[in-house]
Amino acid sequence: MAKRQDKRAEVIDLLAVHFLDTGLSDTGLRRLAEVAGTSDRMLLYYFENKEELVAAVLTQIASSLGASLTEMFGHRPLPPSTLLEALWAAAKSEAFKPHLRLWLDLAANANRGDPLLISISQQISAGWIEWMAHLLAVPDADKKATAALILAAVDGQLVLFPGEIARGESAILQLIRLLKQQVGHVDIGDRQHHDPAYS
Amino acid sequence: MAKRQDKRAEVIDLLAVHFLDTGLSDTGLRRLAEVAGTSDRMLLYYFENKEELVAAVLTQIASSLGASLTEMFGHRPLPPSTLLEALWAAAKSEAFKPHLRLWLDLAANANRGDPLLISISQQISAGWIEWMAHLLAVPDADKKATAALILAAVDGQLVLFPGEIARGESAILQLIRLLKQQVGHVDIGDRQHHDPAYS
DNA sequence: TAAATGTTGTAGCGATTGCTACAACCTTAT
DNA sequence: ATAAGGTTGTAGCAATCGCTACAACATTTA
Repeated sequence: MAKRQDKRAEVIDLLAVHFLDTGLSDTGLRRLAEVAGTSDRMLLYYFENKEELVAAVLTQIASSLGASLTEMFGHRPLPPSTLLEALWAAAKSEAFKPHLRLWLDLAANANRGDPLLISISQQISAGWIEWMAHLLAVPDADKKATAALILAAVDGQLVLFPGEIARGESAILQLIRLLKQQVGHVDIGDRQHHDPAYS
Repeated sequence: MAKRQDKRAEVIDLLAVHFLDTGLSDTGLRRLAEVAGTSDRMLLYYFENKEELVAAVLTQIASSLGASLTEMFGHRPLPPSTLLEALWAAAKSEAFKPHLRLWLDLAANANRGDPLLISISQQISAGWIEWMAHLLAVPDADKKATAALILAAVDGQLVLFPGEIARGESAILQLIRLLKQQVGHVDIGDRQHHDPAYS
């Protein structure tokens, strides 16, 4: 026993951890085999080639992301400033950093044009935005734009201050202030004035 | 003639263009030599090693960035929403994309821990922030935070939507709206209420 | 039991990596 | 002219890369 498919799934799990730990460098087949407790020869038995291996691992990380986010933040709708505060606290935590770092790594590689990485990266981004949009207590018409803005602000700190994201604190606080000052339609509660131009 | 130092500078210029075109991949010595019109052997004569080569090229790109930014935007102070509008228009343009892409590439590599790349990346980020802070018509106390926020929002679109940054339009428009709604201290003019806690 | 199929180890190919040994050239200084 | 030193080409090393040929073993099927 320990058939091909079983082993494949086990390898994916182990490598997902490794990818989150070390990013997309350090991905030589022999090194990955060592991490997965097997041989490079076997990796290419379980997977068509390295590309499919990487895609499988990243896809699994992407699909498990939604679950961990929901577990972390629940389902209750939050005002954008509160959500950003919580997200920022998470981004600064050690537990969360690997995900953001891997995401940045992936985006940078995707920017080089690789269609496979572009697709996976977009899938992850869409997952984040979708998750946050559902959680935001703002009019439907603003949900996606606000979600993308909040995510971009946090990711942007990763680009601006590599390795020490905490230095982006003042910029995030500034955005929190702006979101709190938001005038007009952001009455407290769930009453949404349902702009029919959006879902 | 054509001494070592002259050739070195010429090589740096040629490779700066190449780096902006193709990012930090495609940096094999033989490939770089081809681009620079020389041989790998000579590259290692002009430079100590590949690391020093890359650092020299990136540093030159970083130091030339300020000049081109000032040339593009002038010196007149602008309200943050106007500046973001202009920056976003630039970010979407083909002429500007290489810089952003290279910056993202650099940040991703820096995030892997390489101290040299971290240093260069921080230098570039600081240059952007400094430049924008001087250009912003906001109280001194808010200058750097606002600049970092605007930059992060734009860079973040690069991470969220690799290869098609224009899809971040709605998030940027959202931030423009927020900046326009900014209440309180943003009286027109340069009168600053000089919070002593900040430079 | 025999044949077919699934799983794994050994060994290595051809290409690429950063880098170097060595010798030849060319210019300059004596 | 001769020596010294700066400049450049040829060739190749050792390591790593993704990947494969081939045979051995195990398990299932006939």
